[in-house]
Amino acid sequence: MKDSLVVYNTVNRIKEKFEPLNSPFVGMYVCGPTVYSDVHLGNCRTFVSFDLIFRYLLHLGYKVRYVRNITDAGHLEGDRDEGDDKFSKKARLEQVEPMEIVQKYTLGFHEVLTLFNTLPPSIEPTATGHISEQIEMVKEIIDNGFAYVVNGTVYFDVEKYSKENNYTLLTNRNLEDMLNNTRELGGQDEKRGRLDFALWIKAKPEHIMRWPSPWGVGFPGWHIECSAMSNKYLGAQFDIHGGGMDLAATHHTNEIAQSQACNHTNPAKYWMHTNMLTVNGVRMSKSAGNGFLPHELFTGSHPLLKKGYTPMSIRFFMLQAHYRSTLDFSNDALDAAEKGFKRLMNAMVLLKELHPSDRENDINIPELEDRCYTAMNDDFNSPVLIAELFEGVRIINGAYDEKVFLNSEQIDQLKTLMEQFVYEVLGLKDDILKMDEDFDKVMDIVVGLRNEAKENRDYVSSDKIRDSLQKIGIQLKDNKSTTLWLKN
RNA sequence: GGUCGGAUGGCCGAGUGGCUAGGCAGAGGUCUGCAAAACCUUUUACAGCGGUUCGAAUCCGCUUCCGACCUCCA
Repeated sequence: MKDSLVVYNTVNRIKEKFEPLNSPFVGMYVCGPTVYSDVHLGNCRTFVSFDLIFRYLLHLGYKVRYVRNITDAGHLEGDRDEGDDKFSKKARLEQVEPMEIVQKYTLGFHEVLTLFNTLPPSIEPTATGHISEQIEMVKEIIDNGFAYVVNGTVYFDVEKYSKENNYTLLTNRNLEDMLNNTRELGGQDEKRGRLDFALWIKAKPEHIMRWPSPWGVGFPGWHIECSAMSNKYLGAQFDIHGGGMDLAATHHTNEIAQSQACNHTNPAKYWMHTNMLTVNGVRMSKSAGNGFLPHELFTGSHPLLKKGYTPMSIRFFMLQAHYRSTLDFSNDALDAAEKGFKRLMNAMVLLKELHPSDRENDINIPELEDRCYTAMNDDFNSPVLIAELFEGVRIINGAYDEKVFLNSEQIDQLKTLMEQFVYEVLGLKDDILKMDEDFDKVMDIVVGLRNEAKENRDYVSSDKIRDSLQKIGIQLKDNKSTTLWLKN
């Protein structure tokens, strides 16, 4: 199964066989958030996508080191490497220390990702914790002749770099056109070329986050942190580098340039990019102001929402689309996903109640399992996997209703299959049907009373209990011999 | 303007030369004391125009529309 995994590589724009540089070890670096504001749902989609990838690689038996950074310094407000960094600006706005901003939104980020049931990365390094590594890397790039210093700021020389390297590897853009683009360079630009970007930026007097360096007091540029930290924890070359598609053209392009200039290699064998979450067909983004905060979605407090959705319904909604497709966000789509998710979770409960039968049947669980692996091996195609799992749901429901018959071996196979893919690979869990031991016991009593009334043909009483439970979202499911209850 | 990617049924969303994706919604049925759930059956598709092919939603060309990146964003 491991041998047939293919992944889409942005570098060549095709799906390629996944062959780790040093199997069974896999190094994966994913660009994390800039923690100057709340994560919105679009950000979450990327991290849920890479969580799926992480989980599946683990499931296949790879020893994965998953590094995802926290950007807590150096990310500037505007373009052209000028202006405030995002943390200082927000700190001034909220009248706190920049690191209080960092702390607040880092905690928020972790809280949200925990709700989405993502596994924590193996290492989560911060930019501020790796200033010296970044300085070392900048020094090396200067020594190698690909950067220059102007008045305390260090710039990467894209034009020089592109003479020997393909700068537009990820985007396939025409460099000449980019260089000749006549857009205004703006006032007193220190850069030699308009594509040059800052590796280290001189701090203005009012700038709070600052560190000493060989070029004076300053702070690192945005792109260098990922190069320095991936290099430190995964080596000069590793297997997967990922992030949102919006990062490919600038951030990842510059990361490759930095690593080439420093280590003479593209840092990653496979570059993977996740697509955007859209609202009414337009990308969800902070600047567009169409961002949904996870919290607004859970509680339904956003004006565009009719109701709230549980984190797992939303995770399921995201996984029903392929990570490289845009996913459009709407009430109807979420409602549909929520219902489908409940159906899947109900089946997971029934799965535990199945009894083996000796009756002949032609149900082939191993074949279903093969189809599940085929789906995931095809560039982590979770929507197809989910479609296959609904075949499992049909089998489970049929078996529970005693219309389909499974022997004990088949039940075990089905349990393994469903639990591995639903819980382990897709990372779904039951946040709708919250079970609790005491509550279970109480429900047993209630259901017992209701069935007693039913047996005595006291339907007024039995229906009253059933309907009252229905109103608070507990559904009784009668079959021939027993009654099961499920929370909706 | 440049680069790249889209356009699939009422909605979401896979697929990508011949075989039902799937979920939600709709219709009919089975089961049930009645329900619910479940199960079975079923309706509505591949933007338009050409071309290649025995055969195209899938490949090629053109057209229209949409989006992303090119400026901070996952």
